[in-house]
Amino acid sequence: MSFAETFKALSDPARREILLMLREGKMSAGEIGSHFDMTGATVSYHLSVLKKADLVYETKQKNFVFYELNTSVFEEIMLWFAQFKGENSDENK
Amino acid sequence: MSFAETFKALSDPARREILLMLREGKMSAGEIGSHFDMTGATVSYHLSVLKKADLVYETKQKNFVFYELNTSVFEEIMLWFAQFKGENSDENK
DNA sequence: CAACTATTTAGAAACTTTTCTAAATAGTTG
DNA sequence: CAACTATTTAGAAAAGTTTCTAAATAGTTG
Repeated sequence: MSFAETFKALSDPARREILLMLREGKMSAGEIGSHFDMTGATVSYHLSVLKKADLVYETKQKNFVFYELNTSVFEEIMLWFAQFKGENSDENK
Repeated sequence: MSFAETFKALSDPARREILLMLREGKMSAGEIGSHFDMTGATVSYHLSVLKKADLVYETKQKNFVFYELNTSVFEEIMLWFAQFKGENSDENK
């Protein structure tokens, strides 16, 4: 996992919206796309960015591709943020 | 605060490194710059991105500009991530 | 106030990202 | 297997990001 890739993936509003949608469970590429005012090709691009960042994974069924949250990467990001909690040991006024 | 701005700011390795450095307390622009192999102008650009994202704030003293972590935005980001914890109420196998 | 130190701004080059349309792939089903 | 549905890939245009050098600003101090 690369933090650069992860944060870049999260910096786009459509991609964050996709992740929020996927909280309810897996969805096909087409179903995801129908929530947005962009072409299927563009949605496919965003899904590929999320997949490269390991924020989602895909499974195939018939001629559908389903996407699902990969929660383990969320845990890793939380750990990165935890570095900024409390501490303040050396604070200089 | 805008999540787009925040995550974009976090997507650059130099900017993440600056944030980690600032955990120890406030630092001047020059002091921050001396840790990197880039011009002061470039460091100034990165600091402006972090400032626009509200991840740091600045204070002036003599002809130095000091930068400091703004921890409140970190808390807001943690809340955004918390949306992805647990739940799984509607999981369909 | 002139010279100095610290930092930012402006402008340009190189690179990356986002979006589209059109075409390709892949799997399904009469 | 031909036609269909779902999705991805390729290529290009437009917009955004990162870095540099050079110049500007701003504050300090002899």
